[in-house]
Amino acid sequence: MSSELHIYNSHARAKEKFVPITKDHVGLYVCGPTVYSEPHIGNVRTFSSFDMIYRYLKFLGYKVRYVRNITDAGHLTNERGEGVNRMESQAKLESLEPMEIVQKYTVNFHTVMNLFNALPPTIEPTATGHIVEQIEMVEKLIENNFAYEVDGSVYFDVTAYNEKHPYGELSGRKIEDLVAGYRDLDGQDEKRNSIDFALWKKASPEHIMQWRSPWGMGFPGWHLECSVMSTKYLGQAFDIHGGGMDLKFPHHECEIAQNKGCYDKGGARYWMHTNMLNFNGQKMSKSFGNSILPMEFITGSHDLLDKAYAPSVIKLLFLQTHYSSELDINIKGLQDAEKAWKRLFEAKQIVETLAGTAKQKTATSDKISELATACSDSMNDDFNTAKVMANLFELSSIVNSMKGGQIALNDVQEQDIALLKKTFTDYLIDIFGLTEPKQAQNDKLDEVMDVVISLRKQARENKDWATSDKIRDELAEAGIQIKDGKDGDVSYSLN
RNA sequence: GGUCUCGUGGCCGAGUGGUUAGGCAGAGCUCUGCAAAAGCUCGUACAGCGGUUCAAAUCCGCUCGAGACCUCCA
Repeated sequence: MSSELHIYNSHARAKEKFVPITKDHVGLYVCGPTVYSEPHIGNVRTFSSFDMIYRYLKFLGYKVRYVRNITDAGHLTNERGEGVNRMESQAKLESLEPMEIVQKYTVNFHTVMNLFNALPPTIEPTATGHIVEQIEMVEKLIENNFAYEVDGSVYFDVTAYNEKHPYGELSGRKIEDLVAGYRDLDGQDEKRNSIDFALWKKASPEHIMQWRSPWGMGFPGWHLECSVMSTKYLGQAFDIHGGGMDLKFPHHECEIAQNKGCYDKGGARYWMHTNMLNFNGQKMSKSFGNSILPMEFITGSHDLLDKAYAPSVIKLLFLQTHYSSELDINIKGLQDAEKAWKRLFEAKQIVETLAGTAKQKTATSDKISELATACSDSMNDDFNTAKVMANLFELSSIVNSMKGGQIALNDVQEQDIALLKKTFTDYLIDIFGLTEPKQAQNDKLDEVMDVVISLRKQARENKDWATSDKIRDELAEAGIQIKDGKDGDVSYSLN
């Protein structure tokens, strides 16, 4: 709990106070998607988490440069030199050019992130757009004796590097353990050591995606682009590097090694790792084939789902769990989140209609400002959105009490109402990026409903309960809920 | 095999030494013509065993259980 932002730095394995390198500015790099197929809902969790982090940093007043790459150069699917290129294999599968695959799934990724109301990064560089810089970095690593060339391919010399810098500092691995672990995977390798990783890979003639380099035609290794693009746009030392937990090793470990091998600096000061999303207890992953696509959630078109769920419902479900915890989603959780979503936004709506008349601070004023402060304290405590949500629910309760008369409005100040409005808007809209539940989209429906509601009102006045209940029940079947408030005011909402 | 994480009430899920997490579900009450919505109240949880402490879900040890990474993955 603090009024200053603290971040769990997975490199230090501790929560640390966040101090940017340049005052009022933050450099944030997040490993983006490999655009060879549609992102699944697990990918969306990661990028939603960083969207929330990006939004909050901006909310705090930082000028944020947010770089998230697009991996569009095919890298190896394994380290045995089989040269399988994901972009190319998918291209063959779909009978498209590799760059058509890249374009198709880049557009798809953007569409999905838009649906989930994620802000675009300020720079979204592509791997293929930075081949020259990647070659330069490889040359520098060779020059520094941390890399060697074998038959048109270049490898990072982990053993040589480990003499100067500790390899495994991020993931907590020891080089001996790694060597032991790799032994059985050793094939007819051209690498000096099994733990060495590719920086540049020689391309066989049938490879479509290949570039000219000092070592012949080839393509970059898969850890290289992030080192290159993060340092190019954010500097050799920058603030935050994020990504999914599964990238911690080897990807991020290799990034640090490349950076230190090149610049003597490891790049980011704070490393943030978001945790995985499970469905029914199992990690959702492309390689498990159990992934549900974002569009399948939104349309409800998947056998494991009972109905469609709005992107905000899914986001709210994410927010109720800390980003660094594993999250297992299931239908029950989605249904719960949907109700919670409606409850919060209803409170937000109600607060717009309230006016406080108290002249002085009251116990309610104190409670409201206490909860509002708790929200920012929780965010500052390593983005504890789950706790923020808890506080927002308590505020909703207060709002409902005001509407219901349990809390008198002459016991509330105008400033209290203003603070409520601000808190709901700040967190729900600006920081969490949630959207309102579906409202009546056109005025015509409002007019129609006015007629229906007044007919029902008439029936009720005549104690014609059969008619008034018929209207209510049939509207409910059509997905329109009638709510009778106090003093005869009637509202409706769409399911 | 190596490295690491976790085990919280019916379900989900915060919390790291002493204070109500919260949501959903359930029970009772208030309001209502009846409902719905909303409000109030309630269940009193921390895998097991042992230890440290005035005090432990929270620290230490052991046992059991679940999972992650070590190979492409967000």
